[in-house]
Amino acid sequence: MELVKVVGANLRATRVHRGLSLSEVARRAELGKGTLSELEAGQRNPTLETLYALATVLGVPLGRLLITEADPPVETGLVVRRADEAELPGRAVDVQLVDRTIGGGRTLEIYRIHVRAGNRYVSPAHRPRVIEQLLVHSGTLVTGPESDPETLGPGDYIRFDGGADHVYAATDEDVAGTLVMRYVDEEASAL
Amino acid sequence: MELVKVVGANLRATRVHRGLSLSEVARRAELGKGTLSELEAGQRNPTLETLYALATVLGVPLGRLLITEADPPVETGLVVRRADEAELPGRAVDVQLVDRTIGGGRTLEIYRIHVRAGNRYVSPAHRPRVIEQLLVHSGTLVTGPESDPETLGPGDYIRFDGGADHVYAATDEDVAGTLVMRYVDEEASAL
DNA sequence: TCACTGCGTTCTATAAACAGAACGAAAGAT
DNA sequence: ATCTTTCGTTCTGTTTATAGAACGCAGTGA
Repeated sequence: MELVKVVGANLRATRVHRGLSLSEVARRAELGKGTLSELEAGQRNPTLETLYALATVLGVPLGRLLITEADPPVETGLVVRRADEAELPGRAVDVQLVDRTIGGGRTLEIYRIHVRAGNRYVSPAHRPRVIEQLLVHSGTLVTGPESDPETLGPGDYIRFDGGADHVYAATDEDVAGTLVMRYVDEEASAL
Repeated sequence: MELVKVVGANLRATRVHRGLSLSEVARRAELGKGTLSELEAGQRNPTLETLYALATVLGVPLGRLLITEADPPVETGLVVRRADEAELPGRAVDVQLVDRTIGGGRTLEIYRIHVRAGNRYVSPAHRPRVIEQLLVHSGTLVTGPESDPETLGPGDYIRFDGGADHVYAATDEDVAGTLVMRYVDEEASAL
C-alpha cells in the first residue's frame, strides 16, 4: 500500500474515531474540504503544512498519521526466574539485567540491584543519555549523581541522570532494589 | 521557528552528519537538486512523498525529520520518599504510583505494589494497550493474565499484557514488588 | 411537498512544488 | 594553467496540491 493511501486511511480512521465530519475537520484545519476528501481517498500527496494542520486538529502526533502499522507490539507473557547466581554472596554490587524491551526508538531495561553492606560503587557516565530510576526495597542506599547523592530508605525512590558519574553505596546493611534504565537508541537519534 | 524551517534544518543537519553532498542525496532520492536546496533552506513546503524519499535515503525514520527539538529531557534529580500511608496494614492490594514520566508519546509509570496474604485482585483490562512489568521482591505472587497466571517468588519477574483482565494474588504471605507500566499516549499533542 | 441544512465528492482556477538547466565557485588532475 | 568535475544556488517551465465553488444526496421541519 503506497504511502499516500496509508496516510489517507489514517486520516479517515482518526477522524471517524473522533466522531467528526469531513467538513468540520476541513473547517478547523482551514483546508478546502475537497482537499481533505481527496486526501482521505489517497488521491493526493499532501504537503507538510497540510499534514501538520490535520494532525493538530485531530489531536494526534504527526508521526502517527504516517505509520503503516503499529510498532510490533512488545511481546508479552515473559517470565524471568531469579537466576541462582543472584544469590552469590560475594559480589560487592550486583546489577542484574532482568528484561530489555526496545520500541519506538527507545530502550527500557529493568535490573535487580543488590549492594552489599559497606560497599560503594561509582558508575561512569553512560554514553547515550540515560535516565535511571531506582526504587529501594530494603536497606539504606546512598545513590544518585556522585556530586550530589541522596540517602534512600526502604520504599524510597529516586530518578537521576545516568549521563554523569553516579554512585551506589550501602552503608550499614545490604540493599536490594529495582533499577529501571531508559535511553533513546543511538542510531535513531541522529539529528 | 516554522515547521518548514525546522524540517529544512533537520534535513541539512542529517545530510551533513552522514557526510553526503546535496547533489548526492538529491540523486539518490530522485529529486531535483534545486528542490533539495530550497527545502534545506526552509523555503519550501515539501510533500509527503518528497519527505519519505529523503528520510529513506538519509536512513532516518520519517518522523525524526519533523521533530522541532529533542524531547524536553526528562527532568532528573527527583526523589520520592515512601509516604506514610504506604504502611497502612489494612489494604488488601496497594498499588502506589511513585513516578510518572511522559516523553515521545509514551508514558512510563512506576508503582510500589503490596498484596496482603490471602488476597486476590483482578484488574480490568486497561483501555490503551498497556505493558505491565513486575518484579517481585518478597513473598509469592500469582499474577499475569487472569486466564493464565504465573506463580512468582522473590526475584522473579514477569511481563504481560495489561490490555486483558489480569490478577494479583498473594497466597500465604504478604508480597512486595515493583510494577512498571508503559503505554502509548492516547491523545499526545501533535508533533 | 418544498425549502433548508449539512454532508462528501467533483470540478476549476490559482499558487506553489517539482525537474532540470544554467550558473559561478572551488578543488583536482594532467 | 587550463580542462574537468562536483559543488550548491538560482532560474524556468511543467506538474500538481490547494481553495473554493458547484454538485448531488440525505435528513429535518414547516
